[in-house]
Amino acid sequence: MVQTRLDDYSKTKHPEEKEAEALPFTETIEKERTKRVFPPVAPENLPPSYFVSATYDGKIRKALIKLYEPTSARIYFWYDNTGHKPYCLTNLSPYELEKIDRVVRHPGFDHAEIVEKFDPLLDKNVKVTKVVAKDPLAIGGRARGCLRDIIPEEFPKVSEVPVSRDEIKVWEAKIKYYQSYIYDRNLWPGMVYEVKNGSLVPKKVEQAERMVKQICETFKKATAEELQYIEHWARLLEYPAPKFRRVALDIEVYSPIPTRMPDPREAAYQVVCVSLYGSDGKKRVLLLKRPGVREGSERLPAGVNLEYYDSEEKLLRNVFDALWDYPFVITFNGDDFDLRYLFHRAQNLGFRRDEIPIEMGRRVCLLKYGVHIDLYKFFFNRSIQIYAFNNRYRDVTLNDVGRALIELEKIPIEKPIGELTYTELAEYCFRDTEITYKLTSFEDDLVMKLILILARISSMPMEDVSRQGVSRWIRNFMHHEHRRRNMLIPNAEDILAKKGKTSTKAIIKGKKYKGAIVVEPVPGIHFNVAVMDFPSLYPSIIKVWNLGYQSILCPHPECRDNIIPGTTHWVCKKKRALESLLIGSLRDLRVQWYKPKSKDKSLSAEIRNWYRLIQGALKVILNASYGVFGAETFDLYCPPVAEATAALGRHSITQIINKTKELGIQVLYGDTDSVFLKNPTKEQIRELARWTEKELKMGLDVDKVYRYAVFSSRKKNYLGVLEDGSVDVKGLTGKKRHIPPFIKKAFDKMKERLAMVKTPADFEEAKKDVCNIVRDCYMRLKRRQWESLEELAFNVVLGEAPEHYVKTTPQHVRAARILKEKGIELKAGDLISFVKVTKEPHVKPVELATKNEIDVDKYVAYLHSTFDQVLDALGLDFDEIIGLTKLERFM
DNA sequence: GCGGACTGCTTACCT
DNA sequence: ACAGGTAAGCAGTCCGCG
Repeated sequence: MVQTRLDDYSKTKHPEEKEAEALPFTETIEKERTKRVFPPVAPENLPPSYFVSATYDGKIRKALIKLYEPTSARIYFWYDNTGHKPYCLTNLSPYELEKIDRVVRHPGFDHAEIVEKFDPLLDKNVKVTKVVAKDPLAIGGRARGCLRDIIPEEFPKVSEVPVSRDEIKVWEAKIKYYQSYIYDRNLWPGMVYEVKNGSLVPKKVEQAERMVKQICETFKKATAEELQYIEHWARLLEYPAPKFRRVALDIEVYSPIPTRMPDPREAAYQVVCVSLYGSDGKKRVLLLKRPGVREGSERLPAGVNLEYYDSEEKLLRNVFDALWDYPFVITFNGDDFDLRYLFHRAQNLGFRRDEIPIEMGRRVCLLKYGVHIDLYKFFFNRSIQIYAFNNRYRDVTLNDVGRALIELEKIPIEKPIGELTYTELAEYCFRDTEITYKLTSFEDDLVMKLILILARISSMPMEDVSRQGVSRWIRNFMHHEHRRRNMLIPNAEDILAKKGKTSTKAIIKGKKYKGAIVVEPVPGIHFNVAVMDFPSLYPSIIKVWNLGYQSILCPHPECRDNIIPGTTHWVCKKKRALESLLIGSLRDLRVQWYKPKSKDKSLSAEIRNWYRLIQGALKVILNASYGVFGAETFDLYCPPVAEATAALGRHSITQIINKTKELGIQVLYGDTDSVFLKNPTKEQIRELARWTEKELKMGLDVDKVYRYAVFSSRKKNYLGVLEDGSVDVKGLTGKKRHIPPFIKKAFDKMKERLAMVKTPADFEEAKKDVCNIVRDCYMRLKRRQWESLEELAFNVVLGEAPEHYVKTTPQHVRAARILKEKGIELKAGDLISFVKVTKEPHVKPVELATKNEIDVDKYVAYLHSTFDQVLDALGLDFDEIIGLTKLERFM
């Protein structure tokens, strides 16, 4: 589980540790590294190594597993030696299949055979034909004429009886070959393997195994079937993580038009600087010598090596040497820029294909030797952003993520790249790699380990898991489980046809079904508010109610009376659904083991950290585990499952609210899975929790206790002060990121003042101070006393390219179009900063505006509405505060 | 031709 | 390419107004 556990078998010290002690690499290791052997085929016997990646080698037509051996800190390639081949499944008989000329004569067709599979939609075993190919592209490549398409096209021609087109089915043809290989061989990416006599075998880590056993023993109430899954997940979560030898890379390119980013596909301009920041302590900046460029006087951080090159080709060769060497390469946006640019630039300079260490894809850039992690893609992932990093960064830029997570920002530059001195350029480029590297090293390599753990849970290579969204992660562990159980993986359209759509009506127009309940808040200030919630409500429901695409609306007549409250759907009583088992056991592990252990002070800090990481990874997956069933893009899309989950959520919270009434507790507010209780006794809380456990078979915990909470009449809007004086602000305009900093600052001041209130009596003083804060802000606006126009800027994200708005023209789009006329390129996702001005069209990009044209009254109105959300609960009135008389207000 | 009531669009938030 | 529910501001439309 933690690095030290690897000591079970790795007696040799990791090279990184030697580096840390400032000892040089031994000559031999260094020589080994620089002597490039490609491909680096694993020896007949390879010491324990981590399965970090998988792919398909088209040249030798075999699955290829990339193993990271942590002692030498090198990647080894292991090629399949079992003769596994790509395939898909069909309901055509081999006899019928062989009558299809285009199949039999297809150069990639190998053979067809009958296999037996369990069909989860029919709930019975079926015989299907396995169509085996020589090459994955023959099954379902992007090119036309693959077997997946040919079979349904050609079948009617050879059929003896007239058959409609949709009775011909092809299954599992869209699964990537290396994923298929992983599932069939029951391999677990991210786990430890050895090569023994040429074969890939799992390596047991004893200490981790002992932990797995210990964990299983704590789940006394689990059924045997559930325990099997708990053990499975626990093993994936408890095995150790290696140290990742890696390098962060960033390039700078000369551009004749300073505002324009050079096109990486054309790679028309020189690469003038590359920085490499290694986990081994090597900090290199490679600079291209150019006429007329000055030295500069900047002092670079200690340990940074400047290397000057008189040819771009030599510079690139040195960069490529690093890419052939490091097992992990980290970039920020390397898929779309750095590696793509390097690839095309090298081609333009006449490099041979085999001299370039980059594998170009349409949307990604991978490495021939190691593993490329593009942190931009990783941090862009909404689930990662929200659940793993609690929304601490808001823009997915190197600067913002760096500032939020490691307090390190980019070096500001005013001049175009071409006008920088060597040291300015080096300093700038180096800092980018420093941020990039540290984003993977902070909190004891948290990000690297997170990616490793997610790779294990999802059965995916590290590259893929770091680039794709939660729905892919969930799909893939579901696929793995289907194959492990010899179940046919159903096609999405068959699930939809069999299980149908939804039966409830959503509140929001355009949504597919009804969602959660939000309780009308009781406006005012309330002291001693206990917030109780269901930990992981939806995953709990999926577990307790046996929800899954198989079990919902199952074919058994005897299950039809098992109706889900609030719906017309029934659920199976006979057989557990895979989702229920897989998601339910993950939930149980998080709630009953990893979350409590991550806070257990009797454990070492190191173990607590690991547990905190695991519970965070589980949170990311569990939070998405219900939503995917309602997402059309999910391969196991099943609307009734999503609908039933939400309905049961409403059912659960409603029952809790009814029970609180019975117990005489006032509910102040509630949202989806929580109830806010006014000044409850310990006894009342205990009784509510006991009742819930008994009647609903789910836990109900006290999540937090507010010293006091402030509600307006608005849902999803409140402010709560915790016992320790920290403040939760939810949904209030004052915390939204688009509002002008000028107003936000006043709001934050008020927040700080409210945090100091301890008793109802304290409020009188606090109210006065709040009035002063509001009045002061108002006066400064009226007197136009602000430090800069930026303080007044609204910052709104463009959801689409400016020209794409046709129905309406929102203000930020108006501002964006003004910028566009000035020749500034804008695209979806860009942040627009604009101020409100008196003259038409009432908005102006902040950089074009001047102090006097600001429409102060608009800002006063905004200040008003922002503070109203809190003021009415405090019994204060904005207009009175700013000294307007009743008459003036009327006017 | 104008203004208020209304709907719809858009963004940012909550769970 | 996880879901639905809520708030807020503004754009655009409809309708009455002798």
